[in-house]
Amino acid sequence: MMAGLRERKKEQTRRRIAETALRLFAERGYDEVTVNEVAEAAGVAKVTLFAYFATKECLVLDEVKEDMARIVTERAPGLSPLGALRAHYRAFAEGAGEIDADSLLARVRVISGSPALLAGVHQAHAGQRYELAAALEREPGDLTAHLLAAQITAVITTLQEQFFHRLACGAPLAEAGWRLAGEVDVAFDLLEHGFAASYGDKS
Amino acid sequence: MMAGLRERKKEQTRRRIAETALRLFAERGYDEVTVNEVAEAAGVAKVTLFAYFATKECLVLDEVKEDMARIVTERAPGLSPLGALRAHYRAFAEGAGEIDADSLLARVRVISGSPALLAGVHQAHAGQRYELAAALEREPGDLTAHLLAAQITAVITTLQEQFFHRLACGAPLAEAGWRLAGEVDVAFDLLEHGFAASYGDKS
DNA sequence: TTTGAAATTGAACCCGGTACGCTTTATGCT
DNA sequence: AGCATAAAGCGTACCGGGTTCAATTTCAAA
Repeated sequence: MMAGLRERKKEQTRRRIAETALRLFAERGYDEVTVNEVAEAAGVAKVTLFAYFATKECLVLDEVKEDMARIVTERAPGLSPLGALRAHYRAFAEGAGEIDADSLLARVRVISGSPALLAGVHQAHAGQRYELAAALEREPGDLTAHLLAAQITAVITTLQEQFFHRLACGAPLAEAGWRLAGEVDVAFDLLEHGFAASYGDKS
Repeated sequence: MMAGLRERKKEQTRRRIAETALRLFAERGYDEVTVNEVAEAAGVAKVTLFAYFATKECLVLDEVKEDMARIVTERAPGLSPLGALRAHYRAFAEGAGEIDADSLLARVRVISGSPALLAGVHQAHAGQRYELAAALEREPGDLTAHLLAAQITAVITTLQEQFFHRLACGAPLAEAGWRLAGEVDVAFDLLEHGFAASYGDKS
């Protein structure tokens, strides 16, 4: 396989666009920057920009795609779906200190500052819900699987919001990490054992 | 309070726009109809249309706003939040047979047929999540309340999807209703007691 | 009946996104 | 090395949702 000057240039262009976009958004806010400006600042035509990123949102969100379904389908044997997801998010939380803080923080602030992008994140999670439901389904039309998938994505969305909110407020990454770890456990315990003790009828 | 010729005309105009829109969308599909066409068919200027409906989505979704938060805050004394919500959705499911089927069905088919509108529904539910979380919060920053709110909205979204899907596939309203009633109970039982029995680690 | 606020309008405009046809450039083949 | 080809990029015009603004109509209150 050749080095491929062409492919290198392509990835380079893509990165240049994404970085330019994130920088401009961080400076002036997502809604205050037009895609034309991004394209021009990246030295590229608008059409070319949209050849790399399907929508304006993708400029920010494409780099951050998760796939919960894979965590379930590729889990270690003997581990339950819930166990696998809990372990994955615990591991992320505990390893949060080692992430490139600057890049993450800029992205988080841009996202948190724009309703449109927050909506985009919700949409992405809604999309994952279907894949996760498919991965959890034990028989066609398994209602419990769909409910579980919905609840898991809802929980992850909530935890991510808390995490983002703390980062956006200036908390150091390490601290946000270990607080997240605790919250992951609270959340998965509730998923497994329910809210009857906290919010249900006394019975 | 006067009858108000002006206000009557206003509501009349609003309804004319909404009905025209729903009819056109049902005939040709949401994405194939332009807001200009809706405005023209309703005998009104585009600007006027947007004075009544903030976005194109609102033409379909504004009539269908729920408010889960109110169900919680105005629940009967002695009833838990989860109990109140379960009762409310059971009551809806059991009374489904008495709804105006034609109007509902048209709307459901339009919504189900357009990714953009489905996304809009998700957005609306996400918005409710915040209000519901606020209604459930027992102290500032109550993580459990936010998790519960997220899971409830996720569950309701899922149940609504099942319900819509069945209606869109031609199931009679009464049948879809009683199936929904059973699903409501399954869903709230899982919310109260968790998924450990179905999906957790054997322990 | 005058007066003022609310409703409505047309037209121009902004922005995200697409269609089309054209140039440039890397690459694989001879 | 040279050439054909396909990919990458470009300019422009266009579309549809949504806003702005100044001008006009219409109800209602004094």
